[in-house]
Formats: sequence, C-alpha cells, structure tokens
Amino acid sequence: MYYLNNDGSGTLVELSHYLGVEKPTVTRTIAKLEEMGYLEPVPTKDKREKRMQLTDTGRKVYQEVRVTIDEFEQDILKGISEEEQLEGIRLMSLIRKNLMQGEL
Amino acid sequence: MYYLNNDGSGTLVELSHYLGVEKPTVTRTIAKLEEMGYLEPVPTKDKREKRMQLTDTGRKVYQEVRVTIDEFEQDILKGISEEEQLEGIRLMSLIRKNLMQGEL
DNA sequence: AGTAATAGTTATCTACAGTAACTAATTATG
DNA sequence: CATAATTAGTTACTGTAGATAACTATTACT
Repeated sequence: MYYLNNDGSGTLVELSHYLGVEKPTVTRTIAKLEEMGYLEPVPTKDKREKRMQLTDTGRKVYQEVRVTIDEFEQDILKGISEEEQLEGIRLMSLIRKNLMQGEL
Repeated sequence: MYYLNNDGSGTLVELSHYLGVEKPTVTRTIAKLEEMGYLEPVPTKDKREKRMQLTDTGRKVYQEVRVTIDEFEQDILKGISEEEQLEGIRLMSLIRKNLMQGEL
C-alpha cells in the first residue's frame, strides 16, 4: 500500500521487485487487499499484466494506518537523535548492498 | 547452540527467555537438535526440568558453523568500520529496549 | 495435606514465503 | 507471417517459524 500510495499504481511484477518477494506472494497479498476493497485493477493495453491502484477506501485506510505506524516509530526511536537515525539507516543500507552482492 | 556453548547448559525455560520465544518453540527445536545428536540432557534434581548441553559432536559442529557465520558477517560488514559497527549495535540495542518497554 | 506455581509437552492454528508447473498474452526471429 | 521465446500472473504444494490452549508431572507454599 505504501508503494501504491506513492507511486499511484503498479503491476504485480513491479511490486514483487519492490518488496523483494516472489510473484505468488504478491498474487496472494493483492488478492486479499482487493477482497477487502482497498485495491482495484487499472485497465491496461497489455492483457497479461494486472496493474493495481488504491481505492478511495484504500487511501483512507492507508492514511490511518500511517499515523499508527508513525507513532510506533517515534516510540521505538525515543532517545535516538535525527543524526543517529540517519547514520543507522546508512549502515543498514550498506549491509543490504553487501547482502545483494553476495546472492547473485 | 550459541547459548549452550557459552553457558555450558540450560533448561528450556532459560532458552525460551534467552531467545524470546515461547516454550513449545524451544521444545521442538531442542527435540530436533537432540535427534541430530548435537544436544544431550543433563540429569538434575528437579524432575520437571530438562537441562540440556552440547554433545562433543554438537560442540564440533557449532565451531564449524561458527566459522561460516563469521565469514558471512565479515562479508556483509565490508566497508563498515569497527566504530560504525559498535554504533550500529548501540542503536539497535536502544531500539530493542524501547520495544521491550512498549510490550508489557 | 492440599493448593499454587512451574517445566515441559501435545495438538492445533496462523502468517508468510518459496518452488514447480501451468496458462495466456506479447515479442522476437528466421 | 508463423512459430519460438519471453513475460505476467496463477495454482498447487511445501516448509519454516512461531503462537495459544489445554494438558501432565513435579515441586513449592501455607
């Protein structure tokens, strides 16, 4: 939902790349979110692909959940300065990059 | 195995606290490791508890695996200085502490 | 002695993800 | 242009990791 909220819409393959999971995982997750009424398909030329976007309800729910997540993050980052947070993110990104290198 | 290697022996409850998981999870894991011949029970007074320790094979296997893990860690920490690593650990510990606070 | 609490087990359930094999649609090739 | 190769998504099956609830056996408390 985060990805679709920022990016407007996306195909299952785009999502699987973004999330770093396999296609069947995305299929299942999308199916659930569609059932719940948070996602809807966008018609495209290519009849193979299934491009999805947030519904109005989906966008509303996302915003609500976003607040909860932000509060949670504030909570667990209590006592950690902005610079420290950025440094932490930098280190994690480096480790992720090193991990990527390894798993070709 | 890390815990038992450093601590000599431990009961299932000790392990579940150390690992932060429930007792059934430990029961199953221990059972598997015992089957594989890496763990053995240590007799105790209290007939309820099941105190476990590494077997000779277990210790040997642990050392071998340890090498692999260390190599892996070196690999994913490439380009990150000792001080940066310590800072990262400090930040993660802080976050963990904040998480603990919340989930009472 | 009789009740509480503790250690471990069993059975059942859920979340989350992967692989293999497939269909349908589109691109590329000869 | 027809066929081969690729791409997007789905289905079926499997595995891992963990949780909760209900239970037994043992020990501690009053």
